[in-house]
Amino acid sequence: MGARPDEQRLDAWRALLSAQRALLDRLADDLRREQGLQLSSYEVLLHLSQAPGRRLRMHELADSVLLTPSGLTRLVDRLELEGLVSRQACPTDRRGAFVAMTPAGRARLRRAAPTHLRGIQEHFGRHLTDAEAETLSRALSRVAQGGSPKGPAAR
Amino acid sequence: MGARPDEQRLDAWRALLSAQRALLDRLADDLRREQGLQLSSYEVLLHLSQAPGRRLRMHELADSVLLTPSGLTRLVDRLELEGLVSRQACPTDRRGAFVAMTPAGRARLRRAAPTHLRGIQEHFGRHLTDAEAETLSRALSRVAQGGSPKGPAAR
DNA sequence: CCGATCTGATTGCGTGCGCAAACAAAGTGG
DNA sequence: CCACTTTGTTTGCGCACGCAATCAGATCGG
Repeated sequence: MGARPDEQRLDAWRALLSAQRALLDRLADDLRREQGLQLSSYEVLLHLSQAPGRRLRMHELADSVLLTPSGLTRLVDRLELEGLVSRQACPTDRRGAFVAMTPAGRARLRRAAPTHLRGIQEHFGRHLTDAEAETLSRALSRVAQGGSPKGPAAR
Repeated sequence: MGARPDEQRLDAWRALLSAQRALLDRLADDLRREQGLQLSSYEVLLHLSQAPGRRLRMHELADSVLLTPSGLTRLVDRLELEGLVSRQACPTDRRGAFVAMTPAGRARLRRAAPTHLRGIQEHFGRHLTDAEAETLSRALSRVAQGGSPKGPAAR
């Protein structure tokens, strides 16, 4: 339970740490320079574009981009100023707010996607064999949701 | 060159993104709550402890913790206030500053290490098979340094 | 030996985010 | 129907960081 990781896993952790930092830096940089868009803004637009009705409640969105509610409030403020999303009142719960993608937001996402996808391939995908990609995908999904190799932990 | 990543690699990228965020959050949280230490502070202390003479130049340290010089200046300011590191003039280059670990810093690192290592195992290592750990380690190291499966790119 | 450039570190300023408190609207138990 | 608690979002405040400008010291060319 409170066991130490072995050397192999420590190495993996260190590699993850530096890969992730270098990667995020490069991708955020590409996106900002070529599209004037911030990575978290891109992610908000992406999640909205995949949501039913292209809209989500604030707290749903906050979960999917891993931001706190307060962080998301400000981010949505900025996106709303740019006209990429709009807030809509929720008819059944007057506290709640929907965030909906505007046509301008969709256009923006379409325009930015090639830059981002190219970056992912160039800085990440290009360096992986097919087998590695599959392993990463499976292993890291488990890590992300806090599962274990044998099945999900309590919580 | 400007190719799109395939589905497999996109999945891997998404998994990496969420695993990394969840992981950093959990680890930084453990460290801050149990040890009142910030992850980047921990990393600075760790790198110093492994350096010859337990000291490094500012710019070397900045590289290894992936911080800009300015960010590191402030971080070292804070650590110095806590008495965990100290600045030393460099005898051969009077512009340069060494950052050296104090005894208090070493003690602090020793005290914090178990918490951090436990966290790495609990939130990360525990979820991986041996084979996966090895694959992650190799593949992500290449990603981190921007290499390719066949060898380093031009740059 | 002295200007021009280059390098190492620091500072002024702006920004994006989290935490905790505030606030509004639902739910819930008497 | 009215307190009390719970849920959804926003606001006040502070912090850690990056960028660009700055400054001090080194290095190089004439």
